[in-house]
Amino acid sequence: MVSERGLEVLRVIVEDYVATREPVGSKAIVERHGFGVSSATIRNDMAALEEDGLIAAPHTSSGRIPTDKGYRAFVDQISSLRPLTSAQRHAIESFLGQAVDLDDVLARTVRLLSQLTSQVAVIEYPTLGVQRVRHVEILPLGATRAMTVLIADGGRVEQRIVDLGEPVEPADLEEVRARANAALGGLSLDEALVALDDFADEFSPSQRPLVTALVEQLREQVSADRQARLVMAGTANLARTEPDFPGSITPVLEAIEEQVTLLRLFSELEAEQHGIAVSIGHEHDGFGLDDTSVLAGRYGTPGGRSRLGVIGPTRMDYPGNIVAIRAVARYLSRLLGEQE
Amino acid sequence: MVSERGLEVLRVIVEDYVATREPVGSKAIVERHGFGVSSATIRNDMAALEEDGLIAAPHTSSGRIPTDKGYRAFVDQISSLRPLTSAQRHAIESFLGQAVDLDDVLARTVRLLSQLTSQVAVIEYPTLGVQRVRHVEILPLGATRAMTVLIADGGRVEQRIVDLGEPVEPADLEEVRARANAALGGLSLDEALVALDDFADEFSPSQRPLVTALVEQLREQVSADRQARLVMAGTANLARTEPDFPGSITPVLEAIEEQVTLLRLFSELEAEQHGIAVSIGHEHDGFGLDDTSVLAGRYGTPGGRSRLGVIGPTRMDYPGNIVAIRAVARYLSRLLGEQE
DNA sequence: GTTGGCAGTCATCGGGTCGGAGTGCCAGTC
DNA sequence: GACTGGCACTCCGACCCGATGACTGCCAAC
Repeated sequence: MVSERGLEVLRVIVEDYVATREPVGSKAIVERHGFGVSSATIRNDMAALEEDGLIAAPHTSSGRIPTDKGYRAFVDQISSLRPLTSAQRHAIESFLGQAVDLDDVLARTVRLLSQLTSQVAVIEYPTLGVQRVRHVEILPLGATRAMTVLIADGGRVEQRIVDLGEPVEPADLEEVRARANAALGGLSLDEALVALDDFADEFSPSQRPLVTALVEQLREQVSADRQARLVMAGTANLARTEPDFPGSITPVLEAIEEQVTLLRLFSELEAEQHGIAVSIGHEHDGFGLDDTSVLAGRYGTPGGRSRLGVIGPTRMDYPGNIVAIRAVARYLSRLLGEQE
Repeated sequence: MVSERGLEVLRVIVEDYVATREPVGSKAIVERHGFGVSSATIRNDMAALEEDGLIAAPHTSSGRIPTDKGYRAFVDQISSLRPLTSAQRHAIESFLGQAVDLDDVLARTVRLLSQLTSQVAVIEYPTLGVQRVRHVEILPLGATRAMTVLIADGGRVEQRIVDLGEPVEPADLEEVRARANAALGGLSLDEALVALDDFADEFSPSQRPLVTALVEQLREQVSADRQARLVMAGTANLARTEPDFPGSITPVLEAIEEQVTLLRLFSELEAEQHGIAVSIGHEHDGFGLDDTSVLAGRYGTPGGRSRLGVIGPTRMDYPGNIVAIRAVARYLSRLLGEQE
């Protein structure tokens, strides 16, 4: 049974350990945070915390470090969050203000987030969502291939290369392009999907194979809502925290580069209090990321909501990172035209 | 003065050291590669090599390792290159064959290259070059901002967000869009730049500020040929070769993430024999990448030629990586529609 | 030019010692 | 019942030491 003070002790153990990477002893606790009791009393509390699996000793008679469960209790305990410093706010505004396009906005944002948190930052590309078709472009690419470009209202652009199998006349492509714009322009993506069903019927039989191939491509583009790409930054921060990883950071770096893993992990996270999802160490088992924690929030665009977050060693500054993610998500949402 | 055999000795020192990361001793050389002479003779050759600064001893009486200058001599010495194995060729074809769009092609290619070389791979985005304007799109984005999209013949798409300062009528945007397409469509990028000069004149005075802002944006897009973005992959490979970096890999990772540095470095490289540029350690001073080597080749698109390459510790498999870069560049060029 | 031999150098490794930090427990106090 | 002071015990990490072995550099001889 952990007492009221016991939770306070857990809090300072987490804070001190995060700050110093040194196991925290009972004596150090009373020295740095006068609890008004002696170290022996703290030791009793620590015994209770260890009993409950919230802290552990790396070896007999060393200080204690938090377990995953301990971090979890700590995170669930957070009540008030310290707001960002004005310097940090200023950094966000000046950093993101100069962006020239969507790619650039995201690239800058992800770098900013990695700097604010000193972790690896990750952002999901915005989804097309309920947007409308603005324009369809079809370009020949060599003799037998073409590229289809779909521009949606919110500024997202989807491109695809399609192999047509046999040489085609540019004039035919041009015709498909014109008719596709007429047929799809202004429709929502959902409506466009339906409209594509009948699209091929209007063409002469000789044009059918070409049109069918292109329609197939467009259909994919329209529905590829969840093509979900990631941008990330700050892998150097991982190297800096290398001692926090028992073996090597190589498998962690690999898992991060293997975006599929991260996308799956992201999609499993459920937002907690403060609007930020937190997954600590073994809580996300089976991803090969047992020594890492993942924090994820959401940002909004006119087309829907996507995720952004950070990943780093379980020994991280949870309150600080939660604040940073929330702040960046808010600015990003505003920048992309959605009042969060 | 380094003898004929001395260069052979240098070669095996480089090869063995690259393979094992162990300093190479005279005895090991005669054991593994029967030179037909005794170890004492090899020692004399090694003394000459050290005299010339091609090899060095980490400490008195250990084996020798190549210096930057030694690697340079080794690379300049390479005459024949072993072709890729059929398994590797197969990997390239099957890996790149499934790409759906330009982004995807480059993402796959860069991952492939990092796997083939076990280094960090980098690819410059294709430049627009001498292509023609295919389509201009202008989308409102919130009340006071808009996005301009420029689609060029080769499939490259440039997007920009422009802040218009004050609310604008969608109808005005629409008019600019229509006239811009009429005025620029089909022009080469160079011609488009000229055409933009007079573009604003046709509009009514009340529309001028809006048009001017948009034209400014389009002008940038048209001439932003060298906006040069990078994709990269394989940073996990850096972590794996960590022992090759005296301090930590952190500064190296930082320099790589700081794409500006890499772009500058890339642009300074001159192709050598085999069509691949090689820069070894201190040869590129002042970039904070003294312990790394950079290999770079070029690939071609209809719009021009861009770079791709790898970066890793100076202790790398130069011949193997040169071959891999050449092969990948060739496939990539073919895939993008340019017979290399 | 090449060789065998030999002294000298230096990193590495295992083992042994020592100090210190920190715990667990217990008897005593409020 | 909660808290405290004290004390024995454990174990990590730093340090030192000597033995080992891999190399080199040099020299005299072929």
